[in-house]
Amino acid sequence: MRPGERPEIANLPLFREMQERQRERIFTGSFLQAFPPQLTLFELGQYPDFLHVLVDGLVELHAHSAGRDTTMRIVEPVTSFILAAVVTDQPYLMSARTIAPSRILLVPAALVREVVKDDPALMQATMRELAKAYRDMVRALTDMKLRQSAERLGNLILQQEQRQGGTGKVRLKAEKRVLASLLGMTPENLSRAFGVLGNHGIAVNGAQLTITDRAALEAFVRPDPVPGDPP
Amino acid sequence: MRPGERPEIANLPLFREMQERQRERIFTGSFLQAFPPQLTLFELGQYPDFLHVLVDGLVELHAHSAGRDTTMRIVEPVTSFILAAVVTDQPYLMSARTIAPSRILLVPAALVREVVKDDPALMQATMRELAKAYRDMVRALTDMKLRQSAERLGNLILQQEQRQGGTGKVRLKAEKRVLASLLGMTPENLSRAFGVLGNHGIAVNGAQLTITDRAALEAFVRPDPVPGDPP
DNA sequence: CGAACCCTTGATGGCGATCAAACGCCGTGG
DNA sequence: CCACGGCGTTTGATCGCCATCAAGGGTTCG
Repeated sequence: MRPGERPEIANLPLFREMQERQRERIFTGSFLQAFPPQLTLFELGQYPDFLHVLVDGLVELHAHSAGRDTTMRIVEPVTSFILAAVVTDQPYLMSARTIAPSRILLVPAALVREVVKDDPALMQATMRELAKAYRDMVRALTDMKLRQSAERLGNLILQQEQRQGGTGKVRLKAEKRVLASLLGMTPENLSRAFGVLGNHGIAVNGAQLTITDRAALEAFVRPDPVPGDPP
Repeated sequence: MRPGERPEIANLPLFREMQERQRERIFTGSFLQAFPPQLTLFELGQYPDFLHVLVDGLVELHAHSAGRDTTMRIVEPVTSFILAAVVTDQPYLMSARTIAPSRILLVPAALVREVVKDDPALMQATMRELAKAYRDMVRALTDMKLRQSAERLGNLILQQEQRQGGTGKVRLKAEKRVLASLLGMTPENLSRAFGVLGNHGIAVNGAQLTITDRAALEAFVRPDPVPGDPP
C-alpha cells in the first residue's frame, strides 16, 4: 500500500468510526491487488468472496441477461462496492470489470461479516452505507422511468459537475459507450443527446464538457425534486 | 390492535430477533391507525416522521417530478416501508398513498433510530432489510433497462405466482393502471401486453390470471439470471 | 338509473434502436 | 517518421416499441 492510502481507506465512511482494534483485523486480513484494464473481477450469480474497495482506477458494474448488457454503475476511487451481497451472503446481481488499470483492496467476505457482528460502529456504518446505496438506486430508477434520454444525460452532467468541484467544467472519466449504457441508451443516441444539449447550455469537446448556461440546462433537465444526499 | 396482529408484527424479520424489552419500547411508543383509500400518507421531500408498517390493506409508493408520475412499489401486508429514510433521517424520495382501506402501525422515526442504536439484533435486522431493499431495486432497474414491456409483465406474473403459492393462478391485487405504472408503461400498452402474453402461456380473466403454459412463458420472458432471494 | 371511471381496441406519432458508413484518434509496425 | 489499421465516435436513414389521442364497452357506485 502506498503512503497515504491506508489513512484514506480508514477514513472512508464505512471504516471511519469503528474501533481501531477491529479495523486492524480488517486490514491485516485483506490484501491490495493490482488489475489490468478490461479484466472481469467477478460475475453475476457468484457468491461473494470479498468486499471490494477501489483504491485507484475505475470499475464498471454491469448486469446482463439473454445477450443484452447494461452498465449499472461506474465506481470511482476511493469507494467500497458490493457491500449488500457481502453482508447478506447472497449471489452478486451484477458483474464487475475494470475499465482502467486499478488497484483494489480485497477484504474477505466472511471476515467482514464477522467483524460487523463484533463492532457496533461498523454495523451502523454498514447500515448507513446500504441506506445510501438504496436511495441512489431509487433515484436511478425514477430517473429511468420519468426522464427521457437527453434529460438523463443533462442531469448526470450536473451531478458530475458538483462532484468535480462546481467549476462549470466536467471531464468524463469513462468512454462514451459506457456512459451511454449507464444512461440506458446506445452510443449513437448519446451522441445525438449531446447535440441536443448543445442548445441547452452545454459545450462538448471530446471528453471535456463545459456548462455555458446553467440556467438553461437546469430548465431543460427537470432536476430532482429532492436534492441529492451530501457525499 | 386485533388479536393475532401483534404477534404477526413482532414476527416480522425486522423485529423478530430483538430483545423483548426493546420491542416493548417500540410497541408502546407506536400507534395503529386506519386510513381510507386514496389517502396520501406522506409526500416526497418531507422528513420522515414515522416508520410505517402496513398491517392490512394496500399502499402505493410513487415518485413524481415535473408533472410526470410513476409507481415505484406496491406494498402488501405485513411489511414495513421507508426504512432507509427513517434510519438516515433524510427526506423521502417517494410519496405514499393508500389504494385500499388500510391499517398502518406508525413508529416514531426518532424512536426507531434510538432503539436501533441500543439493540444490536434490531440493527442487524435493519441492515439485512436494507440490503434486501437495495437488491430489489437493483433487480427493478435491470428489469427496466434490459427487458421490454411484455417481458416485464410476464416476469412480474411469474414472481407473483410464486408469492401466491405456485398454484398457477394469480390474482392481481392492484388496479391495472397502477400495475402499468409500476411496470413503466401506459394502461393501453399493458392491455396490449396481456394480449401478447396470451400467445405465451397466460390466460386473462379480469384480475384473475392463469398460467396455462409455464414453459412457453418462461421461454418468452427471459427470467432473471440470478434466482430471487427467498422472502 | 345514470354517470363516472376503468379497461380495451384502434389509429397515429415520436423517441430511441438498429443498420450503415464515414470520420478522427491513437497505437503499431514498417 | 510516416503509413496503416483498428476502434470509438459521429452522422444519416430506417425501423420498431411504446406513448398519445380517440372512441367504445363494461362495471361500480351514488
